[in-house]
Amino acid sequence: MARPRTPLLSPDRIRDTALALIDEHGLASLSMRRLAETLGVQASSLYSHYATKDDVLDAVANRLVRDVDTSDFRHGWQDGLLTWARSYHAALTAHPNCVPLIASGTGRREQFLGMANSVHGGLVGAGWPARRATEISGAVKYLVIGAASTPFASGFADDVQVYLDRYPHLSQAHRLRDDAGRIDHDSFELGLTCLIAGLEPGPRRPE
Amino acid sequence: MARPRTPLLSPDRIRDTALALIDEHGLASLSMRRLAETLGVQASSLYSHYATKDDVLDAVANRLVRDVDTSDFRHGWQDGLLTWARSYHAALTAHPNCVPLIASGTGRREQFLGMANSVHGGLVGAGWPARRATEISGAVKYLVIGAASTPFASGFADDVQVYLDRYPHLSQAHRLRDDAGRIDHDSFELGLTCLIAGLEPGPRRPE
DNA sequence: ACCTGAACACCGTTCAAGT
DNA sequence: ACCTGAACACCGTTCAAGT
Repeated sequence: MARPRTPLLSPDRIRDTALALIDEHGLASLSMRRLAETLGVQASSLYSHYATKDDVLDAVANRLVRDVDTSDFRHGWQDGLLTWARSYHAALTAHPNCVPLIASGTGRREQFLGMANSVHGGLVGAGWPARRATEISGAVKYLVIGAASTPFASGFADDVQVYLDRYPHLSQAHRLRDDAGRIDHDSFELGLTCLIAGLEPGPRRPE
Repeated sequence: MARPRTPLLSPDRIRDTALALIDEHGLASLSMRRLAETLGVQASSLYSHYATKDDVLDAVANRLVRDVDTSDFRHGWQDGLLTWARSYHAALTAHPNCVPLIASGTGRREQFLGMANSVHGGLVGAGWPARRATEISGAVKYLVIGAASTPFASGFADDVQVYLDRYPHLSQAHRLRDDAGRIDHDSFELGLTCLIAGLEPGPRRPE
């Protein structure tokens, strides 16, 4: 059974299966053994394609940013930032169980560096000084990561019902469980538009 | 040796030791066995004080928000938000290894609900409608969590040096490793002040 | 009530062995 | 080159037993 002429595994297949398992069962319950089992293989076989479990998770994280759109800076830095932030936000909320993967340690991942580079280039191209461009893309990224990390309302709509008496202000805010998703989205949009509005009138020396 | 008249352990001592270990060695390397060893005790003894490891981590997370200041809304909603966001940010950056703990699943934690309740009350007291107050505190929290989760520059100042040729825009932005901390802080402050500026002129019906 | 020590069902990773 | 199966050094948690 060892070494069929057509390989059973490939880095892409492993990465996609890992993503599917995380989506379905959560990040905590993904183990190399369960991943291997789903692939019909022994756990040790995975190490022919990835050196460590962390490398598998890096591949999953990189896969997610493939859908992020950094192309809209040709319509101005505002549109560039908006499209980037919204597509990034959408990519993360499409895979909520993966968010902790992206939230900690974006450092070492290829796709993230490419994304950051595009955004930075777009801002600098629009006339923002390099240092300021770094701060702006940083601030917007904070908003995206924060919004994806701790969905405000969704996270504790359940609990607040339990603490109605102790936290009177909250109980009114989260009366409806079904509103949670909309509140989270509105909070993100409010933060994003306020932040961009606060950056007006834009760079002092337009290109 | 079992059951000395003065108990060896207490929930507080376990929680504080866990925090110290996470600060020193990172979240990933905290195990119930290592925690117990540091306390001079068997791992199973911890379960007399906490039902699960997650409960210990919840206690650590709750401990961190004790230093968050939500009292400044009496000087207006802008000062209230600023003081809240900055003290929250400071509490997290003081314990960077704990940030993932706070970033995912603030739902079930007492101190967090109390904090959210205070902020919401402060905004509503200043005249913001309840729904809007929820969105505002959500957006500010996103910024705080995002800034603590993925320190923009600090996170990949090292790596960028390696990719100088491939990511030309970034290489300029992060020329100095020592600048990383300042850039991160400036990004957070930029986002925070822009966001609050974007909320002007404030609630339409001031109290 | 609080702690021990053994045990259970898991982990990530390594490595000689097979083809 | 790719996969197996056993092994190593870990995990979180449970539980009877001790005081």
